[in-house]
Amino acid sequence: MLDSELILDKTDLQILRLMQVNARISNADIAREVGMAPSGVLERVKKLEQKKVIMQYTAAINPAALKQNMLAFIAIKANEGPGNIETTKHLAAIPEVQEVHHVAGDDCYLVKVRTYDSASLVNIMRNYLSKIPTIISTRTTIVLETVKEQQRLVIPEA
Amino acid sequence: MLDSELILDKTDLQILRLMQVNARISNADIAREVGMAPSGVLERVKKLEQKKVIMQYTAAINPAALKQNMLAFIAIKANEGPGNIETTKHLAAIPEVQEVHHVAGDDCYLVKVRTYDSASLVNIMRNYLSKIPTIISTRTTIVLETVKEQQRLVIPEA
DNA sequence: ATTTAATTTGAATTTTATTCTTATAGATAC
DNA sequence: GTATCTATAAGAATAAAATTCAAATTAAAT
Repeated sequence: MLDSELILDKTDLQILRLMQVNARISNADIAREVGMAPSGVLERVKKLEQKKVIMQYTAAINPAALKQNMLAFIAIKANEGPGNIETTKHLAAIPEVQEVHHVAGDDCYLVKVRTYDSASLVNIMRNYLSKIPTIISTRTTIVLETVKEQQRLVIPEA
Repeated sequence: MLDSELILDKTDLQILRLMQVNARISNADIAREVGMAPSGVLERVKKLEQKKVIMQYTAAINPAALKQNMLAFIAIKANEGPGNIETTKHLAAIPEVQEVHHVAGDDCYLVKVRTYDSASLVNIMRNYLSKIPTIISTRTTIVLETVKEQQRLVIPEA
């Protein structure tokens, strides 16, 4: 009971594998694939959602279609006590910020930002970053070309 | 004609906004939201898929549920002529590699890798990276904690 | 203005989702 | 051993949704 809430069996993993690649697959199709009744599959999927194993269903939208062609990583140093998350809260609140990681080493945070162009990136730095008082310095790396970009996990067989 | 294939109107953007946040929303619900007949919405969604505006529908799976708790960024220098994409092809082929970016500046590539633990990260470096001949050096940054992580785009009103 | 093309609608049909009852299997307690 | 509790799955029934398609509307182009 304490454990079963976290343990994923072969069927769960199979469902996850299917939905990770196609979140709009029908329950009926999943059922056919895993060899179960649709009602049983529904039960499992709901449990996976409830347990937050599945966090969200998202449509991956081509950034170029929205003319968002600028991608940058910003390494940020901040002067705040360890465990303090003041800076990250500010960073995470910026809509164009897709990722905020607390990293080991000199640069405290690594932030991924997607915007239209260099001008809009500068805007974000001016309007947001420069107003976060704990930030000491930033080092921006511009992405010239993205070869691969996905959140897909490697799901084991069992 | 040449343009209409790329132009997204207010309704398209509204659909994208809905599906980005919940890819399993029903056609009927989208129709209700945007004030159209379900069949018309279906038409648009199919066109968005076909035009690759919507690239994929994915279930975002909690990495912790699969015990994949190691996240790292690897900055990679390679000695290959400009425009050569030999190295990136090798990097992108690694399943645990979620992102490969060609970046401006000294470090040619920035790679995001997700694994179980430090041991499995080392395995990838040993089994894959060290066997790519064009790689000169790597600098690995370990993520201690992820505060925000999403691919969500900021979708304009119109 | 008139033709052409592209979208949208609405009705009809097929397919799914969903609910609920029943059945099965495993675990635990008595 | 039997009973009981729990979890899971199946199957049937119903509600809802997806999908198709002809007709109508709208927009675009000449």
